Amino acid sequence: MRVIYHPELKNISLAGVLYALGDPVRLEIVRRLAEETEQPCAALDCSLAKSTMSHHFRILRESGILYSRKEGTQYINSLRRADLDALFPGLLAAVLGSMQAVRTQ
Amino acid sequence: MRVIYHPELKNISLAGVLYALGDPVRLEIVRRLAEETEQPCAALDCSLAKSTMSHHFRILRESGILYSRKEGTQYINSLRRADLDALFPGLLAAVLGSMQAVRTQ
DNA sequence: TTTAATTGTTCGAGATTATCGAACTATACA
DNA sequence: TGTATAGTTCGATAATCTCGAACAATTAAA
Repeated sequence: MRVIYHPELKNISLAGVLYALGDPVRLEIVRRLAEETEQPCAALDCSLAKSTMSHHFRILRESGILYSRKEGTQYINSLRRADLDALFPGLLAAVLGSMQAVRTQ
Repeated sequence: MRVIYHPELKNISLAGVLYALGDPVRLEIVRRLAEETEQPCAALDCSLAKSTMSHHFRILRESGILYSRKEGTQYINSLRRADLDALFPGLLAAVLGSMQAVRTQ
């Protein structure tokens, strides 16, 4: 992908965000990005094919959940927390909190 | 479907719930069920084929979001609010709140 | 009891989406 | 140069969405 597409706020939909979060791999990526704010794709590997991970990052990026900027050979990813909180107050917190709860069961 | 499957709490996953919510039609069904607690499928029609609506209800039911009980010729649906709130505190409220916000823009 | 109407499910097919390996692009480094 | 690194894109196969048509279960009417 030559030009990296990031949606503007007005083009971020609730259904799109929920859809993007509705996958265990992508949910795990979001969880890790919530812990450490900036990470390259490689650091978020989930023992899947590189092309599959690339697909998941694309879904997350194009739904408006994360921002990617190129730095050298890698893409640095970060959550669009402020944007998400502005559009969907409490959503990200509830999702992250629920993951935490499930993990510590 | 002869036997209607409803998952137990321990079999309700966050990813499954988010996936089920990640569709405009299903989100609309949830929104309406949040307004009026008990409704048959027909009352929640979204100008899609009956078989498609049936599919969406199945996804919502099997992910743990709603409960369906048969009454006469119809199925009465209701949100599993208490179960969802217990598992994922604040999630449903955030989703419903965000929908409200988007609708009143 | 048979017939018809209502409500929703299930089935089969075509269209969109997920996963993979292989090939490619872009940058950095020796 | 050449090589390594980090991701993307491509092509194929497998899974999921949408639809119309047929089916099942209940209710109401004849």
